[in-house]
Amino acid sequence: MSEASGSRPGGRSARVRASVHRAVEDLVAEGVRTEDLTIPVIAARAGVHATTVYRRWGSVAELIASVAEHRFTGDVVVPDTGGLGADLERWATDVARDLADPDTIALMRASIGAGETASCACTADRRTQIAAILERETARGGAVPELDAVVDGLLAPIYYTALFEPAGRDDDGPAPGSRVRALVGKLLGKDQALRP
Amino acid sequence: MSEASGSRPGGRSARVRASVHRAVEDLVAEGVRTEDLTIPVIAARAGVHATTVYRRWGSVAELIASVAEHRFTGDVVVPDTGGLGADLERWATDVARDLADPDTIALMRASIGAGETASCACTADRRTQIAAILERETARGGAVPELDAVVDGLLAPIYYTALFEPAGRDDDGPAPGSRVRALVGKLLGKDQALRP
DNA sequence: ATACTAACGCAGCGATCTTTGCTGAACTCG
DNA sequence: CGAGTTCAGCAAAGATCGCTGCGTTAGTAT
Repeated sequence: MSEASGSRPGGRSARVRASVHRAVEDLVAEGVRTEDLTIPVIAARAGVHATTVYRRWGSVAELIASVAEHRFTGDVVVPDTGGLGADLERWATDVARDLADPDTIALMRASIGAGETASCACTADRRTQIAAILERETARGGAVPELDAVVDGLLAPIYYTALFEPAGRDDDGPAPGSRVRALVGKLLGKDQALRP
Repeated sequence: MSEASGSRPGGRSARVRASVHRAVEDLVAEGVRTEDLTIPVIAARAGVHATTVYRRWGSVAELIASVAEHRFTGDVVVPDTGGLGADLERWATDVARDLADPDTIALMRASIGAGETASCACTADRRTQIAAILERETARGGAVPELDAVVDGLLAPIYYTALFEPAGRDDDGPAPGSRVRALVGKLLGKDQALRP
């Protein structure tokens, strides 16, 4: 977690930023309503003066955007299994596992509510990861689908389910990963993994 | 727009509710930040006393949930063209057109930020609409995909794009509906509608 | 090692939000 | 047509939030 964006990277500034970020994550995870997530509350939890938060971030929305940017980047390592299908499956499984955490979903909810910038921060890294996977397969000499097609067929369902179906899918419990496998199969145009 | 959920359907109560709901929609559409969307502001816009809003809804989150529930139900009419593919295409096009409105997206963003209940209100009706389309095709004697498959292949991409890609897709401008057609084609496993 | 600068803590002010008890009007039922 | 209930308007008080100077501390550079 590189906390090194500022004129004074090392020392107190970084400590304060980390503390405030963690406070936001914790409060959101505890189910604090967005309207109750106020700067004095965050500052108190972080052990930092509210003035500092006002000066550095200005508003709760910007602060949440900052937290989302740091939280949703660099968590998932792009795998390299040697095949496109397996790469996508493993990657999507990691993403789905990440989004299965209620705390993560709560933060994403808050980010989406905070505005466009914070929303995009939740998925910006995903696109680049997919692009990397596709590029690798291209380097292997294989044919790859469009980037947008992967987003539609794989990323969108995972995010949609996490956001709008809190109960989850029934077929996701008994056989973990079966849904991801089916999505990848459908995406790549093969029916190999489609038999129920 | 049936504003008839309450102990006193007709009269002042309904008028106040409609007024407050419209005020919320307008303010959200005008780009008012969530943190500035406060109850006194809403009440002032609605021409209603703040006390009334406090007593009836309690918090902004509950109010937004209420608005979302009324806004995202009954807008799209389930079509009946005689074929499953055409039905899905037309229905999805309507949904996409609805979500292309920035005001609608702003309200959905606020709803997602308001919590789980409000979020689900954004898509609850969509599932039943898909189910109706599938049931109709079944009555015709045709084979239909799983409900969840339609959600994954059609609904999820539309919602994902609306939320996380505010700029929109490039291929959505020149040929409106082409993306929906491609999604439906992929979903039904036929390449008939895939030629650009 | 010392001077410099950026960032944090502190205290208090003004504005806004939220709540509460009461009064009056409007809708429904007998 | 009249009685009862529900609901909105009103005003005031308490609490909280967001913001602005100023002093102090902690990194950074010479």
